[in-house]
Amino acid sequence: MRIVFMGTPDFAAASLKSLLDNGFDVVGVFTQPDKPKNRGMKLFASPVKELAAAAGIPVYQPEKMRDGTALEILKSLKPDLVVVVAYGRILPDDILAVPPLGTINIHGSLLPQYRGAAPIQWSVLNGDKITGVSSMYLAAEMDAGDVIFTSETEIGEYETSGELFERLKDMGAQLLCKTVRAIAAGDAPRTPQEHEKATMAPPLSKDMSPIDWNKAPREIVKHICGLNPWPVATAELCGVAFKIYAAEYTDTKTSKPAGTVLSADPKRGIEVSCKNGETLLITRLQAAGGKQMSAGDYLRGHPMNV
RNA sequence: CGCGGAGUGGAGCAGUCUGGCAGCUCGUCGGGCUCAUAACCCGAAGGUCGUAGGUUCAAAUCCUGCCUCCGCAA
Repeated sequence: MRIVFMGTPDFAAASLKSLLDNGFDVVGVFTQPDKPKNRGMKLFASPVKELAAAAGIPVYQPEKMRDGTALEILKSLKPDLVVVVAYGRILPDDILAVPPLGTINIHGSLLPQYRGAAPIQWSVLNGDKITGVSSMYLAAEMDAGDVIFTSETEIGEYETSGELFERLKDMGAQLLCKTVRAIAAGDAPRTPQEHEKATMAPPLSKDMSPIDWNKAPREIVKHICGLNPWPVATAELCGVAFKIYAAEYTDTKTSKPAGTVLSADPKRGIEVSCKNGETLLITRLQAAGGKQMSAGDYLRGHPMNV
């Protein structure tokens, strides 16, 4: 079975690697064009490109999907199946129509929940206990295609989006192989989504970063975890702007207004009041212009007068 | 040539402008106190100040090259 893989970031590279490790015949890879990134604006290849190139698979990086060139390339590869994982492009119908066995996708949620760009982050932000990955057939509407398989996992109380991402990346890669095998064997299930239960997971933005101390501790913890590693929760404490990477619950109660710094002990962290006098202990942060470190390390070099 | 910050005992920082004894808060090790400690007291070890060169009586500090790390922006 000839497979064409389309994907761009880390999450996609894990799936591609899994296909290769399991001996599937990947005859071509589509990925986003190299883009200038990071300090110095140097040109960077996507993780998928790096992996494909190392494996000796032809890599294609069309600028546009709708000008016909991408379609011609895909047709010339004669794929039986196209696998799309976090490609970052909407595929037009004529592309979807090329492979006779269809075009499938791995998505980081239990569909129909969290359709869209940031399913993993939103499942953390909303404080969900359970999430997972889904494999599905691609449809014209985003993430609305028929589901093939799903795989569930629990979200840890202090688990960040980044950590969950790593786990779902591997789960997605395994689910993909299971799905491709089923399709090859001709016995892949096909379950339409309950569209009325669909929820959306739009991309996160920096506007979401500031912490609202008038919320309950658990909401704030989930906010911090969900926004880690990007765009990261922010807060101003004692007049200094911080990025907040981690916080823990405490037993302390206070009558001070929400958002007050109650203590700043290098041995513990920075304690801040929230809704109803409950408190939260900030344990990992980053000051403007500085690097990320534990709250204790920060306080050792920057004593905070409370 | 996208913009910017930083390399100082194990950690986080000050000192650099204005050259002149290696400093602070911790940690570590030893001793003491305590029913007890993330507590307190006494003592100790540990640093070629990123690196190479230059200026100087004298360089962490001033000048030049290089290396490394980080923030923003994408």
